[in-house]
Amino acid sequence: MAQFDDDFSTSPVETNSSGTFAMPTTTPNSSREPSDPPTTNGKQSTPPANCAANASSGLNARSCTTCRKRKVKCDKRHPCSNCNRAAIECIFPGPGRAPRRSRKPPDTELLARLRRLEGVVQSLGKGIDEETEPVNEPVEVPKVEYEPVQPSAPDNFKVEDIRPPKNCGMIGRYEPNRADGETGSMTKEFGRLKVENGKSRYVSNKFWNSMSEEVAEMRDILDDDTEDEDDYPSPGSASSASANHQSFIFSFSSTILSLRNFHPPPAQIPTYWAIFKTNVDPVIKLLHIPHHGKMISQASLDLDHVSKPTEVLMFTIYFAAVTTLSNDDCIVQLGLEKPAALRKYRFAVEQALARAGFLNTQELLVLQSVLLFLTCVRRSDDTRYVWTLTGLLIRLAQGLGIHRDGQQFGLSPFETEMRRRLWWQISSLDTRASEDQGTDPSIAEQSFDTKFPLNINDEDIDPGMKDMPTEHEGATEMTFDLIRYSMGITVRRLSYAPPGEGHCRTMNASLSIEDKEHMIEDLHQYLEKKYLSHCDMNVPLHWVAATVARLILAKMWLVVHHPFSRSDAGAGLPQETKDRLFRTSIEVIEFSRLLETEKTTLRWGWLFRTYVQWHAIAFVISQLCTRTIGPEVDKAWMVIEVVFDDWGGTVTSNQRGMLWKPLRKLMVKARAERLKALEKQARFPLDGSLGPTTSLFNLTPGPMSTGDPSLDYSTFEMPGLVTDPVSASTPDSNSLSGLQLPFVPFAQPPSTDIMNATNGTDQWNLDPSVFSQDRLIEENDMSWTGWDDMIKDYQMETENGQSHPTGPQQDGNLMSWW
DNA sequence: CGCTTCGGACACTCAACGCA
DNA sequence: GCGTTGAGTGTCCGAAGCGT
Repeated sequence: MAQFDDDFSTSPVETNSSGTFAMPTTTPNSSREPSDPPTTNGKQSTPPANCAANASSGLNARSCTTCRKRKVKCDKRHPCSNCNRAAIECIFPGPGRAPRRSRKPPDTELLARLRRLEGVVQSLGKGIDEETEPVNEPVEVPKVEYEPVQPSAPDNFKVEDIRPPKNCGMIGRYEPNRADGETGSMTKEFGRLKVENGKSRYVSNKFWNSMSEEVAEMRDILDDDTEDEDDYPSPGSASSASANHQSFIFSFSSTILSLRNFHPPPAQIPTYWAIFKTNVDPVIKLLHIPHHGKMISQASLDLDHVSKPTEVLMFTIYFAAVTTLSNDDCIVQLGLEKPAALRKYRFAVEQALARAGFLNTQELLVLQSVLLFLTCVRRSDDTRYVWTLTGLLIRLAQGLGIHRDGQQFGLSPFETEMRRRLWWQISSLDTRASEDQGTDPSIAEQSFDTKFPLNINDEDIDPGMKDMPTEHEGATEMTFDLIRYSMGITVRRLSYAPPGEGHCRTMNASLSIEDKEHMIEDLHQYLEKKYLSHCDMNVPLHWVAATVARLILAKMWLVVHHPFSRSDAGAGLPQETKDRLFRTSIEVIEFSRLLETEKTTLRWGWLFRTYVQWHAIAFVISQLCTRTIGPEVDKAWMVIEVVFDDWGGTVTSNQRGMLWKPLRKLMVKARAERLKALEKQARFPLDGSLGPTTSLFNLTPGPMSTGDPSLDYSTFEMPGLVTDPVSASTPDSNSLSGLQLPFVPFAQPPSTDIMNATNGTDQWNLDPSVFSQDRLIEENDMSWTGWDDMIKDYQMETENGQSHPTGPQQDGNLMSWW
């Protein structure tokens, strides 16, 4: 019994407390409390917060862990009298009993096969260790030659290699329609992939290639899957003993606890599914809606007998659906307060994952659920949780061979496609989670060969198909994600410099700005030709795809020219480039906000809201320390004030807030300069008059002049922002056209309400000469004033705060991509 | 004397098994 | 499918030992 003491969770349970200690009355065993363990059996299910409490008496159903360990009577209050007296923490275990260990005797056949394996393993080691004890049944195996694995970068690697091949856009090796001739050379690189009943297992070629013929016996043994897994669960089987020890990750002991009561009423499940289809699936295209919809529908008919992988998926869908709703919508549509619903379903997802033995899982469905779960958790949990579990997810995916293209293993088109979707979503999550933590992505480009998912709609493919469906020309349900994936590759190539010496590092470091611009332009041409030119801007998802593409291209351009990316911190940039950076940054911020707030795309705002445009914000504010007057500046101030009000309120309390603090200091400085300039303009207007803003100089002393970053400036009214017509504008469809950037212009959102507010005037497409009106504080180049200070502040924050391995650096890790 | 440790009795649960 | 069996699990009595 004692061996299970550590199995219990440390989740305290709130009940009424008693400060008095009473010695346990000496009662014969026969008269033990009748309420003594009405030991919760595995079918009982209650919410986690009070799951172990006896609802009627207010007492816990079980003894606290200390009393249990000491084998003394526990009064089951919280804290119990024994713990209270000893002044130690009183911890009650979760509900339910520890899972029983099987009474079934070890299988003789399994033992026999184990013995065979042992024999093979020992004989393999014979050549290495001459002193090895002789094996009972020696197997003659020649010494196996192992060769060290060489880095895969080719010797003739050149800058040109990173550019997309002219004939297939930029994707190159990931292009799905690769010539068959290449597959032959790939065969040698393949490991072995076994896929059956939704499960798969992958073994690297490094393992197989190292085997001699004699070791084929081991291969046969491993291949022999005739064993009944119900009797002897393989890794990943939910009943595996190890599965009982997976709940430690999620701090809960009773994985045998039924989660039945955590499901919403069956009649409400279609609502959750509908929300998921509308709000999540279009932007995270991972599932096959007809196939998985049927799965959910059937499962909801009998919630008592849902398979564990399906159970994980269902709770993930509930969680994802709630994540995308506002609190009001959550109450109206689901009848639940959003925070409570998030807590409930997150707990259920985590428990379901533990129950499904996700650490050993071979189920694609479980991995798909984990991906969706982490993507949604990222919206509300900014700790390292997502980053850490993403690493785990990558390992699990590699275990299933998701990083190898299913087509090469002869998998069905449907299976292949689902695996591709999963891998690229994992890759995307890896990039984003890494950026959150300021680390490099875990997935290296050389480590996988999974092709892009096909540019198709769900209706084009089904599980029974024998031949791969034909890709569509133009926009499909996959287009948004394909654009993200395409850009992700270029982003990595632009910004990622692996540690150590090697081709990749040398290559990245040697890229000139022109090379990078060339890469971005190539990407633009590829996206334009393949997707964007086919997009219908009246379709919200198409508009989002085009806008996001435009946004990322603009951000790439920003990063290439950004002070972070330059050894001189931007001092050597020509004024024209700085002007373009300034305007592009403002536009990036504006369109990011528009994606979150535009009513036709609001349903996907939950995803867009996880991207704060730090680099653009930082750059604009740093510029506002020196650009103090002019319509461009007025507009910038309006944009920045809104961003500070909105994003600032959501990030200050979390890790990304580390960057927010120095930004606030920079903001104070910029505001002070702005104030000085406005006062100066009021006294000496450029045109000799008092100027239009003079009457609005309702500048009040106080917060603005104190320099205290903790004060709230939200109520401060910027004079120039009230009367200047520019300030009332919204992002315009052709705003960058005057900047001669090689990108497609932003398009208006499907709902033109916002754009109509500008009366169609192109207020943002200013004449370049307008910049001459933007008065700089200093005529000489001081435009990076504040930038160095901000970087120092940030570094101090990261040193004083939580570990932030890389921080803002020249490889652009600070940048938030898509 | 107060307190802790721990062997072991007892109650409860449920997987395995036999039987109809 | 159902009843029985018995091993696994949880609780806590009470003897033994230790410290003050």
